[in-house]
Amino acid sequence: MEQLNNLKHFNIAQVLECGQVFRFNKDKHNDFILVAGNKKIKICQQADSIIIKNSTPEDISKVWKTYFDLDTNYEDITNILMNKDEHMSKIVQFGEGIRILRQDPWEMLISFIISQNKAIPHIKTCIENICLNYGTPIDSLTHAFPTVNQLMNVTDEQLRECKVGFRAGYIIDATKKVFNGEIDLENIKTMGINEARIELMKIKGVGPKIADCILLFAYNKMDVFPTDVWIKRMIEGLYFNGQDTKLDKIQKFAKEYFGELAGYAQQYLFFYGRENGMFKK
DNA sequence: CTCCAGGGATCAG
DNA sequence: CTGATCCATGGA
Repeated sequence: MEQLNNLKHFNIAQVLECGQVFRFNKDKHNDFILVAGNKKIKICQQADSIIIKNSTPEDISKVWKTYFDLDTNYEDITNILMNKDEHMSKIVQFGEGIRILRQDPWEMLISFIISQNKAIPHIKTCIENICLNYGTPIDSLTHAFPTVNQLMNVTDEQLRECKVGFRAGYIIDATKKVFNGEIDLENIKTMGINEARIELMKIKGVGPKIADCILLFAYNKMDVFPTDVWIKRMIEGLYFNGQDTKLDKIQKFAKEYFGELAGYAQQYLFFYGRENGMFKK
């Protein structure tokens, strides 16, 4: 158990509930249980301090500081975005404790393939099913996200038993391509955004939106702007007079307006919209 | 019952 | 190239 103090711009509820991560739950005391890699921790926050249970000083410095993006200065990021306009001022203040996690590319790839055309609670259920059935146990209740090798042994039918539906074929295609080296998830780290996006979209079931989610949440390409139906509606409402606007136009706007901070802006927008019930027509 | 979800593949024009 | 349709599943 380790404690971190004087955290600025860190609110664990906002970090976990802004839509970037799926393997977490809130317990009776409003603490959060989080699974990442082969580690399971409990996070308790009081004001600007957090306690991370089931961790060591070494884990903090080698795993969680990076995972939670604690070395990034969010004071500058939030200030720049809040100064864009009155909407962003309100929206960024509302989610000022958000940080963009640095998650595992393989897990993000499969998780966001599953996410397509699904509601978030159901996405979480599918991922847990796959982990419980095919991942290495961490404790009696929790298994790690399965490795590439572990998923290579899983059939279409078995995946459908995990309730992923038609996405089963996409998961199999992704697993094969990563396994045989056709897609090199490590090498993507060295690529520019356009090249990386094209590479990810070679996988069946990975289009622009899912590729951008992987680029933002796993590869930390902070200037992408994953545009799902909800972000689309919010941008239309805030900046296009509520008019139906094409995806490429929204992407172009976000790139010009938010620049290299577009990815952060997207998360503040998503969190605000979700928490305030704006995700309906 | 119908509608839709953190989309994308496929088909029609 | 753009737009419509289909895809599993569960919750509203």
